[in-house]
Amino acid sequence: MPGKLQRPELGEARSQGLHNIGEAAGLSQVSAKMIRHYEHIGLIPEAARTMAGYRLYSDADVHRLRFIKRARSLGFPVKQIGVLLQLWSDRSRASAEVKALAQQHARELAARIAEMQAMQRTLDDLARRCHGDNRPDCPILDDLSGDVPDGPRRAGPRGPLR
Amino acid sequence: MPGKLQRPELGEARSQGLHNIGEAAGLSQVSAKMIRHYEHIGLIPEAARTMAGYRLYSDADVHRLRFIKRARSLGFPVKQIGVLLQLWSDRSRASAEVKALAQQHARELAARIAEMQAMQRTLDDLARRCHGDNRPDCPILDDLSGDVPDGPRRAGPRGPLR
DNA sequence: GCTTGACCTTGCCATGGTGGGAAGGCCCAG
DNA sequence: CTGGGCCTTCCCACCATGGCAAGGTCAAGC
Repeated sequence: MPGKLQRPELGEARSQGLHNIGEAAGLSQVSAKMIRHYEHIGLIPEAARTMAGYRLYSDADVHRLRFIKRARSLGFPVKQIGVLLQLWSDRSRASAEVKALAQQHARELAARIAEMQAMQRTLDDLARRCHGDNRPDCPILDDLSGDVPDGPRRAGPRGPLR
Repeated sequence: MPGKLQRPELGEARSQGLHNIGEAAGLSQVSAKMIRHYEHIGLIPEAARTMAGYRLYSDADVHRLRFIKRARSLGFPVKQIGVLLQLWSDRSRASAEVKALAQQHARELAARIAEMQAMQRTLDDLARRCHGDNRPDCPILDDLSGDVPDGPRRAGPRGPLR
């Protein structure tokens, strides 16, 4: 009994080790919602279907979903994951390509981290200088309003208040 | 001709120190697009209009826009900026409220920074262990695929490569 | 006055990743 | 056969921002 080219029934497909979307979601930790989404945007190929239109996933499909999950958890954007998936399936890829992609992503992460750390430093500084009691006096609001009574506090060049 | 309660002409409004949206954008560094958006979502009150429907901004309005700009640059989400604006305009606010808000935001920043740093550490580690040459061998893809040859990194079930 | 170009108006679409929900069909156990 | 749990598609929302299009307005130069 060779491969059926037609759409199977659900029970039949299940007995052949295929999973419906809920199972695939459970196994891969990617929500059914997101699995459909990834299919929609072309990150994964269109799933096979049962006669009734239910999506079917092989273990290899689930494996791919786990790959995506892990890559997302490392912060890779979906577009880059698409490239990673291609490289993954290409046995003759050069590891240099993968490494370059990872390093580029690491640099982007580093840039965003640096931005947020700058915000954090400023906030910590402002909060430290705010007595935080019942008085209305507040260096934080003074800073936000551009009304800075004393001393430079923002790291970095300060432009005139325009 | 005492104070007009009706919509003025543009030139007239200008001569009274009001700004059209482009000027306000230039003065506040908030794009005209975003000024309209902030009005739309209620972050700022509806602007006055000329007879032709052009928005008009006073210096105080521009000052408020600069406040928003600065708060955004510190990463405050728009909702919190709404609260900050209220506190700013309330002369009897307690600085403790402002400080609490700033500190809460700082904590959220810290949490996101920590997440991203964890990603970055993993990426750096993987990239360091990837020779990055023409060979297909790649610890980065091995990790993403859950196939980790050496060093216990994640023990997950392994699916076949289809 | 009329043309021209810069500006303004509203409105819709897109980003990116995720969740929520509605309306309707399918499957299996009782 | 019925009920409940799954599946399907489609739309909406978040958050902040930009872009584009079609049409009105204003000011300057001829």
